[in-house]
Amino acid sequence: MSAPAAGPPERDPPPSAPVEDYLKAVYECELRSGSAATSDLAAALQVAPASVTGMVRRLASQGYLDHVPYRGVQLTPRGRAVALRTIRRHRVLESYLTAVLGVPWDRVHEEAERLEHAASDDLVERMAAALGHPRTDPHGAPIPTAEGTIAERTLGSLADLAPGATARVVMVSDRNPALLRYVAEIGLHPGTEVMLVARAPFGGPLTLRIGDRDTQVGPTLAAQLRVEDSAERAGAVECAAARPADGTTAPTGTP
Amino acid sequence: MSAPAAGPPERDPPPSAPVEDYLKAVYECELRSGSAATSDLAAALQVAPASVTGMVRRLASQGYLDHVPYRGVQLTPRGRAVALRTIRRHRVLESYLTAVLGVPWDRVHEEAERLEHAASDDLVERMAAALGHPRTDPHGAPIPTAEGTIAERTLGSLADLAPGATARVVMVSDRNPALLRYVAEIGLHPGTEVMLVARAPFGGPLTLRIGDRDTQVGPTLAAQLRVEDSAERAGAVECAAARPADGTTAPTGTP
DNA sequence: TCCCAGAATTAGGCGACCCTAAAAGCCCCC
DNA sequence: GGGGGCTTTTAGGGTCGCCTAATTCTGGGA
Ligand SMILES: [Mn+2]
Ligand SMILES: [Mn+2]
Ligand SMILES: [Mn+2]
Ligand SMILES: [Mn+2]
Repeated sequence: MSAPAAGPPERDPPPSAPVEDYLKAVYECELRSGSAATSDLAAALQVAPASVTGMVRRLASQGYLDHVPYRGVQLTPRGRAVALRTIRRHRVLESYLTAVLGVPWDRVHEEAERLEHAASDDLVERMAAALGHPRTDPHGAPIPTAEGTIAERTLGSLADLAPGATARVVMVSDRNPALLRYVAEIGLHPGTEVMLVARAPFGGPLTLRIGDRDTQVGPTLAAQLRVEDSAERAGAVECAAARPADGTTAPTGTP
Repeated sequence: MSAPAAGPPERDPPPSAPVEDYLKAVYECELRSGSAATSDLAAALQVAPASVTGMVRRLASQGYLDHVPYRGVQLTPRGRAVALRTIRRHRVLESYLTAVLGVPWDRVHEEAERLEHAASDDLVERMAAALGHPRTDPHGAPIPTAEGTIAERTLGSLADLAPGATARVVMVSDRNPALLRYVAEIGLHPGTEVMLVARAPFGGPLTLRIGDRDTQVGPTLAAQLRVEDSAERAGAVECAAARPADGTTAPTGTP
């Protein structure tokens, strides 16, 4: 008898495509730098900063995130759940389209960026099942479970390897098609073993040994490749979607 | 030197999801009844008639259709091309999701209704190729070619069959999930041979022989099933997308 | 021929997203 | 400890789709 106006549970409408993209972007900013600034989001979403301010206010009023004006933004558990569900869809779609339909790995991100807002959970689970529930997408990024758990890892960059050291490529950014084409061309994929043969000084090229071939790459490219030490094993950190925020997720950086 | 302000070809933005759905609805109204009235579109799109008027004016101003106020609407070649491209996407998606991922045929329409606006042409062609370029979707509707040609057929309804006559089910409406589940349950699919054993008078049930079993169905259900005479062959009419409108496309009705 | 029921359009608004320009706040450096 | 530069927010608009209510048109029957 305390409800002022009765009626059914008042379910609010499902998040729109822009809302899902904003929450994904906040998740990725928090992961990378520990917090999400207006300008980071504006850059990630290709939108004017003023637009971010407006959207962020609305998302905060809907309980998706906390906003301290002039101080940035943080996902609530509710917002994190939407972000991780969207990321799962994106990465399952990328995996399926690449593995089953042969969509090239430099174009699949763009496709998934649209389909992630249109595919039902049921369809995404069918795709995941068809692939045997893969744990990473074609670029090496971890796929959250349907329950919202993700195995984020702290990884070093190929650019920071010591000369003579060997590492395994784990992950490549999926956002730059030209880079992806080039990386594939020189034989680097998630799983590839690489040795850093030498590093020229003053931002000069790095010499890599991939299989039995040596290739020179610029430091900008090398910085985009996330690697694990070949010895290293099981560095994964489990990270629940609905756990209260505690800031313990380590940012990606040099180990 | 005649262009007032120079610049590249001025390509207008791709049609939005609502635009694609409106044009599809106009196509289907024209097919069914020869012309598309505001109220038909409002009913098909679950939208208020005033909204249709507004949208229709915008679509006409963009060259997708011709609008004679108070008289209804007609697709231009440009509008027909968008409609047929969207219908192709929809039907290829339905075929792929059903055949490869096992999405049940009573739920696949809803899924395709969203994905048709998000999937790229490239992806749709990959799906079509994976299936060997099917000519009809899971409900028996013809799939337009990538070039915009569709083989529309004039089909009778099971309800209009003469007692004792045999026919082959060609097509079932994809819009009613409960009907689709029931139709599948009694063993009717596109391709099934049926005999009309008897028809009770005054809107009473029809008795059908499906395989070696007899089933009774109401006249409302029977009216939803499009059939071809078992003898009949190659009644298809080729219908080009970009051909100037001439009103010769026969409406679906009793033969 | 006139009238009227139903169909269609106009009038007036709203919410979601986006933009540019102007104002305000924050913070680091001198 | 006061500026100045960068970041962020506010102010003011715009488009697209949709709605309800009021008005206008059309076509068929009396
Ligand atoms: Mn991606
Ligand atoms: Mn997206
Ligand atoms: Mn359908
Ligand atoms: Mn649709």
